[in-house]
Amino acid sequence: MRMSEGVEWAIHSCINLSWLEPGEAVTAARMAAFYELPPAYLNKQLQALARAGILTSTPGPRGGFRLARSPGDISLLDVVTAIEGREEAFRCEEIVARGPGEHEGIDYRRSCFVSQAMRRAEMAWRRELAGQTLADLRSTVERRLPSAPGDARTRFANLRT
Amino acid sequence: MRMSEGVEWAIHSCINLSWLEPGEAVTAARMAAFYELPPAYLNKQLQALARAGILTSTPGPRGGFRLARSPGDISLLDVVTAIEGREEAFRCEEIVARGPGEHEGIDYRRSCFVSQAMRRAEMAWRRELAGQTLADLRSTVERRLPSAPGDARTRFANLRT
DNA sequence: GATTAAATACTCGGATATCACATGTCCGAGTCTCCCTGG
DNA sequence: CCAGGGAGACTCGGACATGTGATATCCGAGTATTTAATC
Repeated sequence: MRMSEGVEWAIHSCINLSWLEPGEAVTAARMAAFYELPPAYLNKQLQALARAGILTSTPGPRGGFRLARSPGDISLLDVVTAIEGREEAFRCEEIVARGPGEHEGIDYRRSCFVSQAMRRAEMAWRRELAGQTLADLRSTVERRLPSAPGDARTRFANLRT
Repeated sequence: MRMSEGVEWAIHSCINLSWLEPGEAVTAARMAAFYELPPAYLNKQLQALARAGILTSTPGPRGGFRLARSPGDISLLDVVTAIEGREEAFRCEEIVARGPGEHEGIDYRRSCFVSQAMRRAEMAWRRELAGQTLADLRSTVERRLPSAPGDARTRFANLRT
């Protein structure tokens, strides 16, 4: 079980976007140069965030991506779901339905106890992610490293490409 | 992010094994026939459980797999870890180290706040899984379907191959 | 100088390759069982 | 009848294919800007 590395890219990108002036946008190419990532692939991840309503994208010159809403209204779960999709990690194949007993019209994805236990665990995971917003993360970073927002801004200014 | 379907196979197999007489073993082929699964591949999963110390395996005629210890001493987390491995789903690639600021000798897998948040969520997930033993699951099944142990035994008896 | 319209450069967006890992299969090493032979 | 030995069959265990999804790339549609020509 492995989470896409795009999740890490997306979270860091969103935090960086939250340090921009309102209305300011950053292209996928510049964000990729910031972290030395493959530009086209990062672009794909940012597109996923845009489809999920976390970012807004504008084409053409002076275009790029920006946050679609306040960082306090974006949870980590939102970002993870945007990249990884809505499906759960554990997917009940209902193999128990091929065992003994009566199985008429039973949905084991809901009723199987194994499935339920796994779902409980994933719920705990989701709850933990939903309880943290990008604003929380951002303020934690700023408390530890107050120069971070300025550092990011100057780095964007000095990037070539 | 997708969990191996082998996890579902492993948990159901272990519960079935817990219904056997002490000292009784079941071969991978019979367990596969029980659930109509590919025998060689199920064998591979059961091997992983054996390596993890959850099952013991004996070769030769009358051989097979059996539980290595009491179902009350086997948590769901044990089984999941045996199949999926020890690594976490989120793996920090430390892309933040390629951003601005000083990074000498910093291990961002530990100190990056994104990494910490993701780890917290996975801890919650693990805690939930560690809190449930195979004995818990088994008793829940038996309470809902008291004939389950007997059904499983007779099915093993009537399996061909 | 202002207006308009075309050319241009730039951006996202999705279609297209490439690669790693999960899934699935096969055969050999080891072991227990059973039978056969000899006493 | 009993003991011993060997052949045989059965099981796990790991090495070997295959398929699917993540990773990475490329090019086209659309838009804001710039430029140039015209009034």
